[in-house]
Amino acid sequence: MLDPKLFRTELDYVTEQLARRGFAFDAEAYAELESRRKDVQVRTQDLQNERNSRSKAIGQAKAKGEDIQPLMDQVQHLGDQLRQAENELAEIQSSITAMLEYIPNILDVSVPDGKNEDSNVEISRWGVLPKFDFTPKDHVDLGARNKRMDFELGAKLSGARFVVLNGALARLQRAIIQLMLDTHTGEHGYSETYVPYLVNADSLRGTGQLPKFEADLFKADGNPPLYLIPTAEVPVTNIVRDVILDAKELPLKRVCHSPCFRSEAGAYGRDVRGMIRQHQFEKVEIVQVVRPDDSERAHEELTRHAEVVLEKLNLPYRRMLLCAGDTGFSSAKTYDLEVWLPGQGVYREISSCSNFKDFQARRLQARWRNPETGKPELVHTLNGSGLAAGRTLIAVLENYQDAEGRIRIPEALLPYMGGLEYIE
RNA sequence: GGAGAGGUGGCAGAGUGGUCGAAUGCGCCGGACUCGAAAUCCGGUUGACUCUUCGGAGUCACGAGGGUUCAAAUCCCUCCCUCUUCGCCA
Repeated sequence: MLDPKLFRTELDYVTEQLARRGFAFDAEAYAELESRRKDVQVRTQDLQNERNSRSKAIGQAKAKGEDIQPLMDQVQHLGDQLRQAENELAEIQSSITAMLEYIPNILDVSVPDGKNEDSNVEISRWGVLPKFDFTPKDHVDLGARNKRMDFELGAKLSGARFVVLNGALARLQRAIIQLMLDTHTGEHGYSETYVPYLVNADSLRGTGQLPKFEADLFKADGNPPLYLIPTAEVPVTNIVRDVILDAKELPLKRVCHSPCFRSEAGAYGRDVRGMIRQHQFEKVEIVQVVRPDDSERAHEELTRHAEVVLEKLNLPYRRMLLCAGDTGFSSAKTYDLEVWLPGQGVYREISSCSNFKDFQARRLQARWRNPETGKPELVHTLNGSGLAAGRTLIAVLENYQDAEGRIRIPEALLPYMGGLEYIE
């Protein structure tokens, strides 16, 4: 959520910035709503003030044993007026909140213009693309051997976009997750966290998935309803919801492995083949909560932490700076890491590292006490995939295949594979 | 799932219709005393919001939401959560 004050003082600036995303903000409607709010709020508070002082007078009169009936007569109609004003105010305020909740974050100045992913800017490239003296297979063909990657079984058990991994492939995914967790806890200073995979609506509102993106979520009925997490970002970032952190608690750095559940409502027909886009996948998420002044540096650092994993696995990748139109709703600036997939001859997203600045923090009411001011102020939140484990598995398969369709285990994963060097 | 108890400030814990944003203790911050510290004493110590002639004035919040009342932490209803206990269970 953006700062409502910004809309009062910098309406033109906000409108202009939102336009970069292709978001048409109705400044006129907002200004109209805001001026009504002001009127009604002042009126409501005046009435409340009157009620309070008169009630107090009645109390005092009664204590002295005076006749309170004349005083009671005076306040007879106050209640109705007040109730009406309060209802009107509540209505206006919820309209304003509803409007604000659907407005995306303002982009960082360094984010390039552009409508879609074609305008993303390549920042850097790492690794040497593997050369094959045969035509490299994609992960679906490689995984089909011995039915280690079984989409038919996934469909039987659950439906489309689910998969079953067997034997060495299941273990390989676990090894990948272990490497990531060990790297981030052992070398990058993150603390490992285990969280619920079902969360409430407040948590999803806090990180920005609700109310706008409910269709992308799996909902579990109940009272209250719960949602399967689309990413560990939701529970992990919500650790600081409604918390005033001490300055010395920052930066807060957490790493969390979890499954992620996405209904992929907006992706019918995209990536239907293979494990690229599933309703359920494993991911290791890194999250930082930092002082506002530190977030830009933290964003670079966190992105590096994700890159290190790719480098340990010797997987070629490139870093992309997302353009205005491709940057997510809550993010001010996002780097995507794209890994080379030789089976398809393309780079594919394997990590997304975002700086949300105070956008999530405002929704979360996540603050820290700034020692310089002594006041609670909003923190900045960041997160990144470090990395998507399912897609990392794909990348390992495709990059480490040989002519016979065997997979060599990357050196960094050998300690986790129990002596296995090849998947035959 | 059954039964019972309870949710109040950073923590503990009073408050059962009015002068209660809330006693008291602890903690924390500042000051006094001291060479310094401890002890002791004094003062301070929730957050959000609105208006403003920038001096200040006011509103909201006691798990959440609704209701009764001139007036609700306090009474009523619904829900959520925690604890104890029985059952079941990885």
